Amino acid sequence: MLSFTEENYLKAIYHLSKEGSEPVLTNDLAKSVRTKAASATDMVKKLAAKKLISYRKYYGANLTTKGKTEALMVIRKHRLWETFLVQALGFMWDEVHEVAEQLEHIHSKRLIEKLDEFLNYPKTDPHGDPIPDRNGKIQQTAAISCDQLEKGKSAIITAVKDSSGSLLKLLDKIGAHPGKKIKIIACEPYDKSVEALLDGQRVFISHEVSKNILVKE
Amino acid sequence: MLSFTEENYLKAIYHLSKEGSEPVLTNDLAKSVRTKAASATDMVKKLAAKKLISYRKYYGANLTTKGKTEALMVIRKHRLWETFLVQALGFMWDEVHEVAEQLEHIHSKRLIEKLDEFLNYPKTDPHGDPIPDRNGKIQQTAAISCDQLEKGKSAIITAVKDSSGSLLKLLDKIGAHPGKKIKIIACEPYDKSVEALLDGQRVFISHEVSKNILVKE
DNA sequence: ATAATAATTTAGATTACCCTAAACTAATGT
DNA sequence: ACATTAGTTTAGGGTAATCTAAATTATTAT
Ligand SMILES: [Mn+2]
Ligand SMILES: [Mn+2]
Ligand SMILES: [Mn+2]
Ligand SMILES: [Mn+2]
Repeated sequence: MLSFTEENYLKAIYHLSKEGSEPVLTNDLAKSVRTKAASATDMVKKLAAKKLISYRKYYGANLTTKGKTEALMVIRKHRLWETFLVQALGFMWDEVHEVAEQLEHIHSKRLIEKLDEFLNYPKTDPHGDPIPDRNGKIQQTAAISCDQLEKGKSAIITAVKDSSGSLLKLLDKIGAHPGKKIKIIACEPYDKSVEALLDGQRVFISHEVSKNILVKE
Repeated sequence: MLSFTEENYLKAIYHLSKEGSEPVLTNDLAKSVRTKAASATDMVKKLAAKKLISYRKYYGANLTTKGKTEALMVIRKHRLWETFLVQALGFMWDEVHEVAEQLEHIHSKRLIEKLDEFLNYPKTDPHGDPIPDRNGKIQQTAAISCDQLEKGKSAIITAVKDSSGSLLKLLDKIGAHPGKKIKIIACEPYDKSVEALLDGQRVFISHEVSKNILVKE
């Protein structure tokens, strides 16, 4: 059975290696799990010894099939719990991430299956992120971020990149949730901010924010 | 913030000191948390340094007000989660204890309040044990165990002492759940087993089992 | 009062995870 | 080729929780 810490490292490696192609660098990994590079090196050696990643000194780490499955199971739990907290317990979408960071480490196959059933097998979490199924299959959405959307084009918001409370609260204010229709009216060259229509409502979005909104045309 | 382990020790001390009167002995505590006496001594010193217990060498440990509140909060979480698992997720009452042992250590005031609300503020858990409220108030039931019930007397089952899966499965079979009416028909002097009526059904209960059934006249 | 026994504490290690500081490697610029 | 630099690893320790074995204390029996 994997420890709390091992699970967090695997999850971080998964998120940092865009779809498993590029190797994950030690410094990036350390930053992601909020430790120092020396600690990340130690853990990466340990995970390699357990055949959860392949690792080459000074080069980086890649998940093995086994490691990827483990990572996806942690992500599955995280996103199912977030969905539960919003849908069943009435949490706001900006309040769930921290609690889910704890709940994702509960070890019980039965619990997560029952939870999935209780929620009626949701496809995405409150932030629009896809939930891996029991076999670790995850549907990859070929989404682009809002700042790359052309002027005049319409799209549907699918997900939000950043799970920080401050961004989510801001998006709440302007009404930018997954599922909503967005259309770019104008783009300021000076600061790359955009003027858009969100379900008919005119809104102004900074570049910092629009980068974190994922849309599908 | 208390660690996983500290919380488990506090909970064990609470359960071992019948309502806080008697001091808890090191060996008993060690057995309860499944470690060795030496480890229990270390932890007991640590908890005393944090003013969660009072401790006298070779004599034993007692919860302080602060420690008792912490213990009751862990017990509150444990029992609310058990209730959730049975009522919302459809677990059997013999499957919930192990998972609740993990869930009870999730740190989030908001989560537990929301869970309590979702469950409509239950008074007892699936095993009939009282659930402390948000302030740590717990209603003490003056129950006696079934083996002390006199012949011919009727009573209501209020709770089950032991949370082991094998006992709970057995009680399921004979239909002995909290809320049910039980009446002792006969008691065998040889093995102290009893013949009883459980909602009209005639059942035979061994002494080992009847000791673990709590009833209220 | 003394000896035997049971319970408890202390001493000294171990493991997992994390840290700082020093050493090393790979890449880059001159 | 050589020096600089950024990134990474190694060396050496620290803390929390655990363990075994030895020492200590309290209790009971003679
Ligand atoms: Mn999240
Ligand atoms: Mn999410
Ligand atoms: Mn329980
Ligand atoms: Mn219970």
